[in-house]
Amino acid sequence: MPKKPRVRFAPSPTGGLHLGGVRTVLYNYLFAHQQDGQFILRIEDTDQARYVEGAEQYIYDCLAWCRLEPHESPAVGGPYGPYRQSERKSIYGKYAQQLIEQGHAYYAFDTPEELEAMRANFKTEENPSPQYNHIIRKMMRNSLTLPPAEVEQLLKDHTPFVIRINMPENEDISFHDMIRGEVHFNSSQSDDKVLLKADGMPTYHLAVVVDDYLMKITHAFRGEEWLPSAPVHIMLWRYFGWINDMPQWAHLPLILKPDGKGKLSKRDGDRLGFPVFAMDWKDPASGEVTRGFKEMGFLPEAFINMLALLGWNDGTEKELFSKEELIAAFSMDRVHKNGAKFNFEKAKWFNHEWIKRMPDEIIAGKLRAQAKNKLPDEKMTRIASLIKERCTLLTDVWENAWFFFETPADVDVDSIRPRWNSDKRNFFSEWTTEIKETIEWNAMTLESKFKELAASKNIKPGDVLLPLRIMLVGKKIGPGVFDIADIIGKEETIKRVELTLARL
RNA sequence: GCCGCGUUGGUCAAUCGGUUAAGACGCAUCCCUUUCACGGAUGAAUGAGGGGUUCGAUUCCCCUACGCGGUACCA
Repeated sequence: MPKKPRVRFAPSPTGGLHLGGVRTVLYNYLFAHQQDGQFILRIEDTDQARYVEGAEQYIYDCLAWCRLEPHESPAVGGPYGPYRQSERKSIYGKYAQQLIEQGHAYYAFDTPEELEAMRANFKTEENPSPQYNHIIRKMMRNSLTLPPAEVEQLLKDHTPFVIRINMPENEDISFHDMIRGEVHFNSSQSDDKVLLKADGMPTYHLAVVVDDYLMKITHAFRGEEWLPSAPVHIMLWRYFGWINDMPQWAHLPLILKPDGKGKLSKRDGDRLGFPVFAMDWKDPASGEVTRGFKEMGFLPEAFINMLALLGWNDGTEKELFSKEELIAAFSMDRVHKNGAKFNFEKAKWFNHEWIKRMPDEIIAGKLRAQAKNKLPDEKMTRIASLIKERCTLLTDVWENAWFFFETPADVDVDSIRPRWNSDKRNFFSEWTTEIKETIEWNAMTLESKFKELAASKNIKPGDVLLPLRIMLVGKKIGPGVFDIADIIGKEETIKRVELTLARL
């Protein structure tokens, strides 16, 4: 029996949680839950210069909103903690040291200025960005080029240093990607990446390998932008002697901007008027707030459904999936290789579909939150069922329901006037008199009485239906007029008709 | 520049050598509804280019083009 999978999402807490990040979470979550495995959240905060206040909590909030909660995380703990890399600092040094002893890594004493000079010196038209590779390293100040005694002295003097991986020359590095199949690299193409920084913190490259090993990760899913550094990570797995425990990789396609090309960024959302982050993100430095899908009126169910289908489908025509259905249907080998352009119109369609399918009580709850005067639950759910199909975003709910709760202040009498006459005026004043006596107050009776009266006065019902709607709602929108009259009640119906009559 | 990954309608996409190349979003027209929406019907719109392999290529291989990603003591 195969091992239960252990997967992880490893964000760096530097700001808002991007769509693509949530999709990575989702695929991790679906994969883990499908196979009764564990989903781990690890915080990759090794870059202290990029620390952003509140960003970690924000990630928890987003995952909670999406209902994609991890089994293990800095917040809930777990058997392989700590789950925050800054708290694991002491672990990494030991492993870097081990690599040095085995000759798979070395000390490098080059200052940032020296590196800059190197890049400037070797920069040519054919090679605009020279790398610290197997050729260049021979010309730099490191423990491979310096006499051992000098290295020892530098170390003793606490000269700042980094530890770099010693990439082999001209070796084939290939691996099987769950989405892309066999991927090949030549080791000469990768440079000697920094493993341990001068501040003693590991870089992503060291930390991801050490932590995936220590946390017994079986499958590692990340964005396609990581594909070029895969050979470095694979070399590390080999150097450490852990290659048989290396997780299976899957490099997820990118989510692209709707117009043009390239990765979707927060800026694209600002520019084109749609959210990119899961929830509102307030930059603590600037105070600037970036809108999120949640606050824009998206249902988490719709949000993850939309994300799941951006780069994956089950091969059938089914598009609407609950989380449970996604868990059952998801498979990594049906994830596309190519990036997908984000389409906000389609995202809204998903939300619309989900609102329509939502139980009335849930929508009634949204109503209750906004209405000043509370109606009985029975009426609330009825309103919800009447307006659901008219709402694309949750923010549309109130726009389509406010007139059940308050008398319209603005009435579009201009739409009535052109065809208004005394017959119609008489009709309405007679109707109000009639309904005052009506005992049975419901949509059906109201409609038949209304039509009977119109017929008796030789008026086509259609000629008075639209005016009635405008009287009750203020404009030409909304569910059936008699349903509205039914819900707002006799008194309010008469009040609104008379109010408008007075304005005509 | 180099390395890697990719390329089916405007967008998301099905097809795992043989189809009139699905479906969805959006768009257009019509029906339903004497509002708005929902729903229904119809329509326009697709295999980057060139070579192979094959009885037969959207599908397999190669080349070209194009796009994207990477090329930090950031992740």
